[in-house]
Amino acid sequence: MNDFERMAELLLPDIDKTPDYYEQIYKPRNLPEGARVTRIAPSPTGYLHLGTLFAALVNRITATSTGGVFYTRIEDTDKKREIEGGVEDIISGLDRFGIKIDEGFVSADKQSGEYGPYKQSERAEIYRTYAKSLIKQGLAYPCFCTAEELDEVRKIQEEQKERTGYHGKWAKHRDITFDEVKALIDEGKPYVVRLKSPGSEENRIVFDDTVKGKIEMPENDEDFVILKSDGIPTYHFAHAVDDHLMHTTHVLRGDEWISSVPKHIQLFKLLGFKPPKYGHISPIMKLDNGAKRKISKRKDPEAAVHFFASEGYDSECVIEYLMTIAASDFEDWRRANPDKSYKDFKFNLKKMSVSGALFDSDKLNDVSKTVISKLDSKAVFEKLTDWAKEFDTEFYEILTENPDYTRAMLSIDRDVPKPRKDIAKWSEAKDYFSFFFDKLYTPDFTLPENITPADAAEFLKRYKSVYNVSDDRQQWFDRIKQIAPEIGFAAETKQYKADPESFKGHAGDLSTVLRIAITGRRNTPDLCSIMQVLGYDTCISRIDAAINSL
RNA sequence: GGCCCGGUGGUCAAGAGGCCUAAGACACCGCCCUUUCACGGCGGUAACACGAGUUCGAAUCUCGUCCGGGUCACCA
Repeated sequence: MNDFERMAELLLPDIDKTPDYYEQIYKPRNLPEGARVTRIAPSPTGYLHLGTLFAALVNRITATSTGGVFYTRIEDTDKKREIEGGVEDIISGLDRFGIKIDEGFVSADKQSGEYGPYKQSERAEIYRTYAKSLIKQGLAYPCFCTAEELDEVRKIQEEQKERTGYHGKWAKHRDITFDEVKALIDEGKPYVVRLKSPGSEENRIVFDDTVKGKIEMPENDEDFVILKSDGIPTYHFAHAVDDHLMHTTHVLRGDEWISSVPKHIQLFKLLGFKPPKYGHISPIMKLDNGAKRKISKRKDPEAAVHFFASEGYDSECVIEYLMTIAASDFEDWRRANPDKSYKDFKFNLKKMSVSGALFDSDKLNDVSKTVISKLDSKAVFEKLTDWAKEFDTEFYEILTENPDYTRAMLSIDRDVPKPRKDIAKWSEAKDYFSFFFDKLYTPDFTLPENITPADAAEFLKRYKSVYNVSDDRQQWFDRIKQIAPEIGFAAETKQYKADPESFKGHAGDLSTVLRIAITGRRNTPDLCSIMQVLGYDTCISRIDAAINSL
């Protein structure tokens, strides 16, 4: 045994397997040519946020459109920052947004697939096996520096205007001998395992990022930590081992990782692995006091995906919006394929934006309205009541008190060829539909400026006497047109426009009066339908109330 | 500060040397359609960060400047 081998045995005596063992277990995947294996590797240090969802979507759709596999892996190597329920929130959140997980953590407490375990804390032995192998080859070594020592070195480097970090001549334990290690271990000193980087600042490495294109950087020469003092691997090391063993073909992650690519590539090379393709996704940004910045979990409510749920944004709508950011050609495709699922879209990483997109709630609302307008009243009923049940129980009670009534209400301007685009999120519905429910309705008889209260009252009185609930739309409007000339209004809009001086207004103005009397609004869906749903008695009593208050 | 990445209307973006007098979408405005409200249709305002260079020709290539973002941990 040489010194390196003795060092490896001393440090990791309990490890009796070799990398070969794992290479045998985790065979290459049997997938068709071109199929991409992607993953999302969240760390349960917080709740599912927009950036993670976005990355998950991009990974998912990449796998889907190549007939590949998308899996989840939990990166719980930072026990200090882990939060209760983090895994549950992330996995169930993905599920709520319809991101199907093929493998890995398919639910909070269930792993499936042949490349597991899919939780890093359960893979300790695997990482340690590879680390041991590296030490044996003299490619990694223990470092006994304390945090204080490291700080001091940093200070000196800063004073001397040197590049900071543990590299080259600053790497104190780089050439530590077996005897020295033995002595320190006997003293019970804690240590980390560092990679003995063969790289040099002078050399450049080039890689082809699948979203950003060609990127050139200095080679890594930092002896970065691969095993922390508690024996748990750092992200870098776990990433290399896991993505190799799990046969990930494409690592699509946030672009904050770009700067560590040289470390990763070096690690893959030293470990004898073939590196995956990397694609770095630009973050979703937000405008903050005129400055563009990455959307932040701490400062921005919309960063937590839960925000969308509580606002009542339908998950499908959020995904649809995210797709418009993810792929610049998605909207064109959508126009050509209005009824297909986004999953059928041929996603191309090259069509991703290279710079971060600002989160645009106007756009989200528009996308959302379009998606919801395509839903039939049955679907809307279910989605709306589901939302209300969770976030607005008062509204839920009201909506479900008489389901048929609610369905009839939702059907107006909806189950028709050109549906109305009105609702972007369920939280708007309560106010929007308030006049359908006495418990929510607040009358407001404010008239438009061109109509006098006397005319309005006179019209309503006459209308009341001819009103018939069973009128169809044409008959309904004909009654208004009939009354119009009797009180000085034009029956036809064109008539009025041609000679505005001769009339007080036109039939359309009178329908506005009626709308206000019935709904307290000037903007509503089709009034005739509304009146049918409301029923004769309600309409009459509202008209009476309006007449009395005018 | 070092190292990366980026910069086309308010926003998302198309654009790979001549097809650019720069597409489309959202937002905004106007008009048309219409029984109201919508939907829809048509149109409008509005952009290549700046400066050099290469070229017959630059949004596109090169360099510099400026601006924005990321990263420099025993966090991921």
